[in-house]
Amino acid sequence: MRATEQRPYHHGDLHRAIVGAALDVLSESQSTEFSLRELARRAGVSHNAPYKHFADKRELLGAVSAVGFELLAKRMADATKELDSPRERLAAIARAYVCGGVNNPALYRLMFGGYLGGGQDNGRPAIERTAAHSMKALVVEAICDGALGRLIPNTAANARTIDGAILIFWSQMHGLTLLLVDSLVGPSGKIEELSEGVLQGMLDGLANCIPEVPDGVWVGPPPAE
Amino acid sequence: MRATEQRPYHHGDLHRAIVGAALDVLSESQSTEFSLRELARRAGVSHNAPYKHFADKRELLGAVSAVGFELLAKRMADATKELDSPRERLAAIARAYVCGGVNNPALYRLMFGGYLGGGQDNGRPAIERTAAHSMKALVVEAICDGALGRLIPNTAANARTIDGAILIFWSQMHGLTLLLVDSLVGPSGKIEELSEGVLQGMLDGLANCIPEVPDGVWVGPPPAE
DNA sequence: ACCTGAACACCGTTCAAGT
DNA sequence: ACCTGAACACCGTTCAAGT
Repeated sequence: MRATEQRPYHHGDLHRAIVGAALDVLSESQSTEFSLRELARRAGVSHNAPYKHFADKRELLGAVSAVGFELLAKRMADATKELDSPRERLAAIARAYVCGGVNNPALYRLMFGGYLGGGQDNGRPAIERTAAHSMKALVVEAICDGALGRLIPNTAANARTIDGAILIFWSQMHGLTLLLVDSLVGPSGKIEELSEGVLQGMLDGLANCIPEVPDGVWVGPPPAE
Repeated sequence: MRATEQRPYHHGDLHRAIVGAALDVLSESQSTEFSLRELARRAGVSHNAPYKHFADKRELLGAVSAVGFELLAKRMADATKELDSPRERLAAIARAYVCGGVNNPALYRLMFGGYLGGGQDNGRPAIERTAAHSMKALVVEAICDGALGRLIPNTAANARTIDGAILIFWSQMHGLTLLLVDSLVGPSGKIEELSEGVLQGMLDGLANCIPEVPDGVWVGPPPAE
């Protein structure tokens, strides 16, 4: 196969090839402890050709992480595209999030696991921040539009309420994903069931515990039955 | 200092010394990417003496993780020792958990981050499971005793309800800890405030969303105000 | 039983040199 | 501008040998 390929001296798009190989190896081995040399071998170049495209392994992993954020943002957008109910939209975002993590834990951990920049010296690539922000925007939108049973205008006065809800929502998803991934809860196999219970419970709990805002309007059943 | 120590040929307690050195290096560097050789240097032995005590680096990290679980279990026990209110006990457990993670993220990730055994070949050391179970027992106790506003007898009939509450509670703590650690939320500095909001919101939310159990008895204000 | 020294096959990273 | 080959200082791990 390689003999017939007649690869020229210049690879053409080594940058993309290396990132792709890294994504493959990461997904297969579920570990970030692969070597750059291995990726170079897969791409059919010398063991230090990658250094023309990435300063070091950390930078390469940053690029891989960025791809992961793009994939996740796309899945979230797809999942909510045809849904009208804000609560369903928020639930769909959560499902896409948890699913993405469970389907590729190593990638999820690379993205959210603090390997890059979390308290370390330099921050993460800008593209990562962008993806995280667009994800956050989707959540804010759903919450403001009534996902918790009432409209919460996205005003400065409500910022603390909204931020509080997002923090609960996101940490719940994040924690659930990692507990599932690490098999720290329940017998695996009924992941969907566990997720759905936590998800609906959290949405109801959020609806109940968020403080009233002056300009909020109930659009769902109030929490007191 | 070393010249006066006159360390004999046999170290005496190299096992403990290596684990201690690993804990130090892990806490200082906030990374598990230190080398066994470095630990051996710190302990003043040859670079492969550790192999008489640990089959490989993974096994050493397992021992370090076990120490982390013991420390966490102890802090949780201390935090609840003088508290009577079940809700306060549960809140104290949560604070101890989040605090432990925030104070030593690398250790927390080693313990809960799936580095060991999470989907990999062999499971984690038994001592880890033991510590995790005793932690879980503390949570179950507080929930059954009325932390959520009602007594929930720890019977087989209520197992699903209790497990559901634990899953929500634990994933919320886990997620919050990691979001704080990775600075993925809020400006750092007001960690306590963020945690307290999530914690109280979660407890109220849990109280509201857990299904009724036949033999449950309200001991706090019912969720509907 | 515990530790050492030499050795092997790997890394990440650098640098002068090739196309 | 992009890639190669040799080189450096490190690893984890093994093994025969020392105390």
